[in-house]
Amino acid sequence: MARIRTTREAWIEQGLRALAAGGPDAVRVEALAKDLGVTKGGFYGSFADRDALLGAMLDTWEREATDEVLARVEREGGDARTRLTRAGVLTFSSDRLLPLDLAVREWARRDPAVAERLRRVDERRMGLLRELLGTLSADPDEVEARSLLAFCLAIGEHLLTTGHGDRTRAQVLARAANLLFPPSP
Amino acid sequence: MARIRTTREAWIEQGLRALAAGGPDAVRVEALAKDLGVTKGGFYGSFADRDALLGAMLDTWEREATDEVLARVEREGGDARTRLTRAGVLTFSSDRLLPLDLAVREWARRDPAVAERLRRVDERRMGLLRELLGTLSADPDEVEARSLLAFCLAIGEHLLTTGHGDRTRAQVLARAANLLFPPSP
DNA sequence: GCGGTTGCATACGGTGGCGTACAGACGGCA
DNA sequence: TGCCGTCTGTACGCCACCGTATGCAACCGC
Repeated sequence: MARIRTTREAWIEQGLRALAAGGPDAVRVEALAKDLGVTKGGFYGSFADRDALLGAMLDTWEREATDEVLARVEREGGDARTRLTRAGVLTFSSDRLLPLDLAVREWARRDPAVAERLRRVDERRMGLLRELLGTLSADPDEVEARSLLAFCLAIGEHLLTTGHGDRTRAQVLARAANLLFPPSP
Repeated sequence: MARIRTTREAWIEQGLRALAAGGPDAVRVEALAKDLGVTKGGFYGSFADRDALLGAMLDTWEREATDEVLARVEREGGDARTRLTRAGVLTFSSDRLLPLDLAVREWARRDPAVAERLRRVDERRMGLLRELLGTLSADPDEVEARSLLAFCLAIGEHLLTTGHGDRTRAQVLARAANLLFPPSP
C-alpha cells in the first residue's frame, strides 16, 4: 500500500483557501491540484466529484465556526463581556474564519442548501449573543435588538473600507461597543 | 442606418441583473445574449470585450447608488430622521440596488479596482450619515460610532437570515433604530 | 526481495465560454 | 428602387475545466 501523499483533508484545506480567496467558483479541482503540487489524478479517489469536495468543505467550516468556537469560549470562561469579546475575536478576527464566513455568506445567496447551513450557524451565534447580552439587560426586546446590532457590526465592520477622519477603526469600534454593551447599571 | 436592436444600455442592464443574481462570474456574454434573445454577434460592436461591459456596469451602479439616491433625498427634503430613513430605503430596500450592492461588495474582495469604487461609494454614504446624525448628537466621536453602527445594520440586516422568536425582523429593527437614533433631547 | 495495492501522471473526450471573421438582413435615405 | 451602414446569425479557433481510463512506480507486509 503506497503512502497517501495528498489526504482528503489536504484537498479540503486547499479548497477552503480557494473559497476564501475567490468564492465558490474559484474552487477548481485542477487548480487545487496545482497548488498542492500534484495533478488531479488522485482527487477522484478521495471524492466522487467536485460537489463532494464542496460539501466536505462546508462540513469542516460549519464545525469550526460553531462547535469549536463555542467550546473554546465555554472552556476559557470569564464574565459575559469577556466571553462575548472572545467569541467575536475567534470568529471575526481570525484570518481563517472571517474570509470563509464572508465567502460562505455570499455563496448562500445563490445556493439554498448553503443558505440553510449558514442559517443554522447564525442561529447558534445569535443564541450565544442572546444568552450573553441577556445577562446585561432585562428587557428581552432590547436584548434582541442589541444582539442584532452586535451581529451586524461584527460582520459589517469588515465590509466597510472607509476611514473615520482622525480616528482609527478600533477607536470607533470601541465607542460603538460601549453603545451596545452598556456598562452594567 | 439600421435601427439599433440591442443597445449598449440593454447589455449593461442585463449584465447588472446577472451580477445581482450570480456575482461577477455569472456575467457571461453568451448568457446575456441568450437572455436578450439575440446572439453575441452584436455585443462586440458596443463593447471592446467583456471587461469593458463590467466597467460600464460599475459606472452605472456607482451613479445610481450615489448621485441619484443623494439627489432624491435632497429633493424630497424632510428632517434628519426622515431623510436618513429615505436614504436607507432607497439604497437597501430596493430590489435593484440591494442585490447589486451585495454583489459588488463581494466582488470588491477580489478585485482592487472594484474595491476602490466601492470605497468611494461608501465614503459618500458615510458622509450623509455623519451629516444627518450630526444634527442629532453633539459629540463627534459618538456620531462616528452611531454612523458605523447604522451602516453595518443596514447592510448586515440582509445577511442574517435567522428569526427572532416571536418578533418580526421589522420589530427588532425598529427597536434597534431607536437605540441608534435617540429621540431628540 | 517480491507481489499486490494504491496514489499519481498522463492522455482523452466533452462542454462551455471568449473573441474574431464574415455574410446577410434590415431599415433609413437619396 | 437601390445604396449603405449597422446589427445579427453562424462558424471557427482557442483555452480552461470536468470526469474517466490507463499505465506506472512507490511502498507495504510478508
